[in-house]
Amino acid sequence: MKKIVFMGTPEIAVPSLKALVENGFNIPLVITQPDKPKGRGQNMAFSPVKECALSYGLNVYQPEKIRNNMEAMDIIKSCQPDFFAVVAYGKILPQEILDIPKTAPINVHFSLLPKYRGPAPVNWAILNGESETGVNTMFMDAGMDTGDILLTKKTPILYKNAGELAEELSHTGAELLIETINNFSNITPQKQNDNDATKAPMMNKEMGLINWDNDAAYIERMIRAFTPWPASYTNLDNKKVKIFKSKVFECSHNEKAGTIIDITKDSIVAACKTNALEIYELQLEGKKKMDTKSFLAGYKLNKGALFYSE
RNA sequence: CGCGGGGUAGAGCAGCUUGGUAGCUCGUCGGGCUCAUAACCCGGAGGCCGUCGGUUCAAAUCCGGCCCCCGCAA
Repeated sequence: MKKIVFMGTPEIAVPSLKALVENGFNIPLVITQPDKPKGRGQNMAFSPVKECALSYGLNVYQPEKIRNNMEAMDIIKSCQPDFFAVVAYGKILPQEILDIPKTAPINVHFSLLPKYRGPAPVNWAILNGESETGVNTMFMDAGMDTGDILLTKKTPILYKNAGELAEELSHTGAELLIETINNFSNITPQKQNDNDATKAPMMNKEMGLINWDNDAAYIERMIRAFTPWPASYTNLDNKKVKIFKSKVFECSHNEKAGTIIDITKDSIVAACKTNALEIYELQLEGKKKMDTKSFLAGYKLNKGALFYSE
């Protein structure tokens, strides 16, 4: 059976690793990011890929750096892999590493390349209002998601949020990876058109701050693009509020952006630059995430109150 | 020992400062009103107030330990 060195880190990479194991491939080594202190207690946390690898009893290697690292070179070479399967590993692999596999280093990327090269393709596709996105497998080169495309599978975005879409694509990616490896000799790599390329840099928390002086449609997309992480947020009564579910509410109004113009049984309607946003699920700082109906049961809120950005 | 908020009925909260009969909005169940309703009216069920210990005649409330949830920071 073919020998594959797997590299990946977050949740979205886990189904691919599982699929390789379940399809009987020989996986002598799994490479993932080093353990990092995480969360409130500063506790060390394993990456999801490491958790998965350990549950299958696979060898795990977590180099701090992979560039100019002789030890890493030796360890990977000694596996004599046919393929690399790289899924959201989080480090750029230098050419001398990419040259190791006998057949090919393959990457699974969660966008329709050449669009959305980089670490946050799913989020950016939603934010920009794309109607569809998908998964590519590609032959890796030393650039950032610039390698020749092997297989593609599309999916409509509809009203999925980033978490839901990533979950779906993670399984699509796993299938496509298996297909790519099994049919590798029959696939003709296609060059990417660099002129059409766009970048999808990492999201961060500040980017989640809602500016109510935008169209409701944009804010609604933004909320989906940032859910569940890093989350879109605004302020209310001096407290931070994250918003997780919303719908565009079409109406004309003269209210200042951010004003709460209506409170229904199960939603809060806030004025945007054009139209308004109907909020269905939110989280007040220090509280759990809850639906708006529950929130309204315990929070005194009147029409005319203001969401604001600071 | 990073900073901070919190655990009270099925849900979300108030009450705690100043110990003394367990409260609000909603849901749920029964009844009524209505052409009708997610509306309105009447009535009911449902709580070991996170957990263990201390103080007290008396603890949701004051004191201490522990468990769990969440926001920030990383």
